[in-house]
Amino acid sequence: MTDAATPLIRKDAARNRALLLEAAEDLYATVGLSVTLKDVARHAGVGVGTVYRHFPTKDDLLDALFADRLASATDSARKAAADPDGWRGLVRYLEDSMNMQVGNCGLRGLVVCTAPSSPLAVRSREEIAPLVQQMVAKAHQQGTLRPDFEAADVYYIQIALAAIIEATYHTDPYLYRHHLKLFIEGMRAGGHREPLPDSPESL
Amino acid sequence: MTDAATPLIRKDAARNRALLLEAAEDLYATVGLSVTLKDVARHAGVGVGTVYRHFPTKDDLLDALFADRLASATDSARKAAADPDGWRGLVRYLEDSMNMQVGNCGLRGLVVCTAPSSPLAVRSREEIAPLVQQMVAKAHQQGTLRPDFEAADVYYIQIALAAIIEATYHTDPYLYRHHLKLFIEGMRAGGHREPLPDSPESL
DNA sequence: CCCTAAACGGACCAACAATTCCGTTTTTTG
DNA sequence: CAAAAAACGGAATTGTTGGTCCGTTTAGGG
Repeated sequence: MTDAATPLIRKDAARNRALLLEAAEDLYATVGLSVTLKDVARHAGVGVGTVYRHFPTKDDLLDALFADRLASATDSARKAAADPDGWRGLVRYLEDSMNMQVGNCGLRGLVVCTAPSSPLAVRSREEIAPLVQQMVAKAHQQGTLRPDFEAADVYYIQIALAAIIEATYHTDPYLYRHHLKLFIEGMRAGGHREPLPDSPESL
Repeated sequence: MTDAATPLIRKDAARNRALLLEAAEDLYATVGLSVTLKDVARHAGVGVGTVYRHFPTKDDLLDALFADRLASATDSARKAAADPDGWRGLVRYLEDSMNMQVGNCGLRGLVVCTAPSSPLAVRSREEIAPLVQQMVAKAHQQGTLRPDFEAADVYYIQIALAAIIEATYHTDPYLYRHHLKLFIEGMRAGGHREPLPDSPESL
């Protein structure tokens, strides 16, 4: 085997790749998905060509970048799903996942994104969905969650709060927690007096 | 006066302006703020030059377009503020304003927009803010609103729900009403047992 | 009917982001 | 150390969008 003798990539290439990921991590987290690959290159102190040699396309960079974030989101969901108290697990998962998004504009963009988005994000959602499903089912059995709450609602709450974070994190990064509280109160079993009509025509 | 004798603009100009507004209305509502002025021109059956003669910049078109929408939002707020029952007014205002956004992608973009956005949208917000303030104050006096709910929260709820609508209206335009319900339940006075810690560090 | 000014259409320009290409530099290895 | 391979930098290309310019057409008063 030549694997020890000849490293698969040259030393400088490896260094630049690391530099690139670091710079991209930094920029995407603080600025968001709108950063240019030219920006990333400059931030890393290399040329654009180098970026494209390591990551054939912008999405490839993003995938490499968010792979671990998304993995840790799945982790969080797994832990939450393991909680014997469905309600508590659900609340913790919401808290964890939103907390993760406060510090990372790019991640937010990825989550809120309506478009097909990166296959990575899609896969992550597919991994997490059954876990959320479990929490919701458990909470329903335990009678702590309002009966008309569905697993998909968790995802929509995340989208909603991401939008609030987007609008407020400059001023007050944790303001969103107040609205998270509001949502959580709304999720509770036993609250729904005076139901809203299902479609506004009836108003 | 020559106003009756010589119309301020030529007949064809007037017709094209109307055509343009109609086309823009249509496109912005169904596609969103991303439509190109070239698209609008094509849709209206005129050249781009004509668009720019009538509306020097894209924002001018948008302003002309959304002026009446925003006015009707203010109306809705005024009516809601007039309701002697603060809670009911608040709920109605939320319902009205969100219902307005379901059918109009462009409007949604304008509302959610974090950036300075058009001066028109800003003015509209400034007009509506004191009305919302009134509703909230009244509901607080009447003890129907949770004590830590502030007027600004109404705006954030709108942003949050707009994001949900954005993600779901293709599939089910009124799904957002379910989440509106959740928010409304969370707004109620008397719900907040087990408060969330204010910042996640404590978790 | 004809002339003038207003209005028109769309080619053209500038700015910007993604991506490609290629001559030059660096690493590796014999 | 020298040559080949691998990687590099950044100019150039492509595609897109907001916006301008100007030669041509048309409305409408005399």
